[in-house]
Amino acid sequence: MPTSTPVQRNPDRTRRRILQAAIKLFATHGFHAVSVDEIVGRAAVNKRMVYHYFGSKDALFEAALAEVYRRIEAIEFGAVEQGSNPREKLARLLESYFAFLDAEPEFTRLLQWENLEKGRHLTKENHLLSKNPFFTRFRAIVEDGVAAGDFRADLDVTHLMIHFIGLCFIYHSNRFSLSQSLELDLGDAAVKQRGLRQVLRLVFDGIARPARS
Amino acid sequence: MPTSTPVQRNPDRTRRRILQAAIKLFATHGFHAVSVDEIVGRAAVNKRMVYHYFGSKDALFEAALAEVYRRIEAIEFGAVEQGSNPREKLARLLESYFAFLDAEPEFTRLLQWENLEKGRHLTKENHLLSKNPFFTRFRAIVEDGVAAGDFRADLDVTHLMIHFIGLCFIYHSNRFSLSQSLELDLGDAAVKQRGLRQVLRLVFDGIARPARS
Amino acid sequence: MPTSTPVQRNPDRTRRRILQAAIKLFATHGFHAVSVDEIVGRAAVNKRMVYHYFGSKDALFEAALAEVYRRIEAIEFGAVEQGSNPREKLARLLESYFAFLDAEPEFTRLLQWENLEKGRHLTKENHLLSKNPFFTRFRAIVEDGVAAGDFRADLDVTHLMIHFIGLCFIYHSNRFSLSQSLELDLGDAAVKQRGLRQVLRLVFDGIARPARS
Amino acid sequence: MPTSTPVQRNPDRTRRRILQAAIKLFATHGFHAVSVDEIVGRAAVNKRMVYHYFGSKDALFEAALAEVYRRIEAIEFGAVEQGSNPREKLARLLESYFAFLDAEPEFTRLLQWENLEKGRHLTKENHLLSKNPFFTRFRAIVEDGVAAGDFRADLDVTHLMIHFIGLCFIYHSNRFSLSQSLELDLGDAAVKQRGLRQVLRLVFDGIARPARS
DNA sequence: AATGAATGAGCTTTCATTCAT
DNA sequence: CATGAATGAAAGCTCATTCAT
Repeated sequence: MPTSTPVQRNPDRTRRRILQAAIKLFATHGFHAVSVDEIVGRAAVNKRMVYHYFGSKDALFEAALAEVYRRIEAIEFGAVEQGSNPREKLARLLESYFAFLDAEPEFTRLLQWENLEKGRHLTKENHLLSKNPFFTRFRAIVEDGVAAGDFRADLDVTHLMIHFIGLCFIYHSNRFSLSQSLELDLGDAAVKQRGLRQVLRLVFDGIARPARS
Repeated sequence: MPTSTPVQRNPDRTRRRILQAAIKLFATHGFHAVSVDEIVGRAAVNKRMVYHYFGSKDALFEAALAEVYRRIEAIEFGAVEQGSNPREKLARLLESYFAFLDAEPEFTRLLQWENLEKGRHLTKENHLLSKNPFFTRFRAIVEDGVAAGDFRADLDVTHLMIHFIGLCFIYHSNRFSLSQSLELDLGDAAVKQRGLRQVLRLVFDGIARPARS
Repeated sequence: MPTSTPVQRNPDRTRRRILQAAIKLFATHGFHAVSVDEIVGRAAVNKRMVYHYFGSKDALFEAALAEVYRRIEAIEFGAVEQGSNPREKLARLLESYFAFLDAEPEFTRLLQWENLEKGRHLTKENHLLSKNPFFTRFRAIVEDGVAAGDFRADLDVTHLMIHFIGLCFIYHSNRFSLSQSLELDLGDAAVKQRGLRQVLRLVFDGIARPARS
Repeated sequence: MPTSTPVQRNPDRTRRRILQAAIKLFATHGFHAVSVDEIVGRAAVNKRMVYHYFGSKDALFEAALAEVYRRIEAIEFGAVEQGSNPREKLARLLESYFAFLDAEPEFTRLLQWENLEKGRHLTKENHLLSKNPFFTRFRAIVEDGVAAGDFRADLDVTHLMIHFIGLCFIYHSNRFSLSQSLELDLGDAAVKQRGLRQVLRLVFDGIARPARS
């Protein structure tokens, strides 16, 4: 005798739906402001499935974090390769990263929540330097530039990367407080573009007026 | 005969204790991860007093945010004034701000939680440009530097300030994820000092190798 | 040494303000749906005063009930006396009572809340037959009418009074459920007047078609 | 080996138990004087289930109200049909309604609480004219009586129904205040029967002494 | 694999009342 | 007489998780 109720059975689909709902909600409201009920409501699956597939709310957050981390691999680096010299390549890389943060707020925000929680859900697996194409490319380009004599030799590449990231992240991490204080909408695309252009100038040449040759 | 039940009756003290406990706990764990019970437990006051003095948990967060905002006014700017030129002054200002974020994690973290919550508790009053001595000094020094011919004239001062802040904030906002990815403890004082030194170099001169004169 | 703060002291006024606020709020929302804070808020007095003057929330309700009971004494009976016979007098009395319930919703509602609470706050003092001018007049008129041969002799005066009151009260006690069921707004003045007219007809002559003489 | 923890799992039973407890307690003490804890205590179910099945305390009250409303349909009208003429039928109907209010204090009291709360929980669904057999029968009998010449033709049937209901309800709505004022226990069965008999006489013939033929 | 009923602890908030001043 | 700070209990409701089916 066959099962009387032909319930839809689609394991992968259920898992995926839960994960997508979790990413969206955790990114928007943070871990503690989201309930498992809200997640299953949005995913339109049974609550029990969360525990079946992920084990706990914490583990689900961890999975969500790992998932968005993987999106770094999808950064479009086409423009970078087309740069004719290290300086141009680095400029394109910075632009790509800036655009990535903008296009993937779930990554940007989830990362910030996690940092504020002191990396509770950070595991060795879910984000390793080696898997991060931004990091490897960045390092390679800078070392090329130094070797070619385009960049100063006394640069600490690791800190330089931190500074690049900081110059991009600030537009998101402090967006609302700065927008109010400065009376300038940091969410506005034109404002961000103007900021990015000056970031590039700053990074390469600083603010000092070049000495007359 | 002494009073049998010496009920403490010190309005200011009670209010202050609640606020301090709230600042500490909200900064550490965020709004939603902290319960009013934990706050009153730490403050050693009756729970009802939170509502008596602040009205709601949200209003208490708002008060906590406003309180730490006021600490900006206490930034030590003595070294800034002693700089003999705009470049030196700006360097000292940057150092002061960097040190401030380090010394006041309650400010730094509360501000980040609030930004992730899209500025829910931000009011016109609790952080205004005019009351922020960092902003006003920054602007003045840069304008001086431009006028003196030390800095380039095409700078957007507002975005430049954002960039300065970004270069400092990143050591806190992304501390844990970067520490793990880069295998470098961003919480370490020496690491931060090394970073700060390169930030200054970057800001003034960029990464380009100066052209041979 | 005189008191340094010349606080307004007006005992009667404070007591009266509390009582009026209590009557209004208890009548509108009922005993349990009103908090002492709301009462003192509306009365604009200190909370402690409630306990000073009345002792407890229950005692305050009791005082409120006694106060509105006294309003029965203020029923305007002028028209009643001008009736030229018992039938006319009784009609005028019924009209007066009907108008009273309409004009004094605080009485009407407070009385209903109290009955639903099974007369918890009813004391011998606060409403006695002897003090109720409606009761005494009613009885006198009916007895006159019976003696004069206008009314039947087999009437139970007490129950008749209950029936009169019931015919008036129903427009308030079941106003909302009947309005919805009958699709007729019992709060409308014209509707109530139409009802009252038929009440009078019913009371004196019933619904039976009079036999042809 | 039997199950160690035989967790009861009977949705219908749980829902019914909550509803019955709610009806009983709300009818007795009113909405605001009853806590959800008391309801679940009486129903011997987990508090969470109230929200699982009903959503809120208010929605539970609404469900309780709708449930007792349905009891009107169970009024025993057998005697009504056996009346040999409209007058007899109407008398039997009145007796049935009077008896119903007496037998179903949960209906009677819940309805009064709800009216005092201005019909907050009244929805189109939970009590509609069409579903009320008392209303439809009443109207039919009166119209028959008028057509047969037994009743006066100038009757407003709707108001007449209100008056009937008022004559019955008053014994419950004002029971305690009247009992005290009149020094007569309106809760006593004999007293109510005596009242009902006079109600019938009043309704049909009024209080006027019939003119000598 | 999937369902939704069931749980107990905990959430933010409000309660009537009393205290020191 | 008047103030408002202080209290402990309890309010309605939500939490992450587990269970029987």
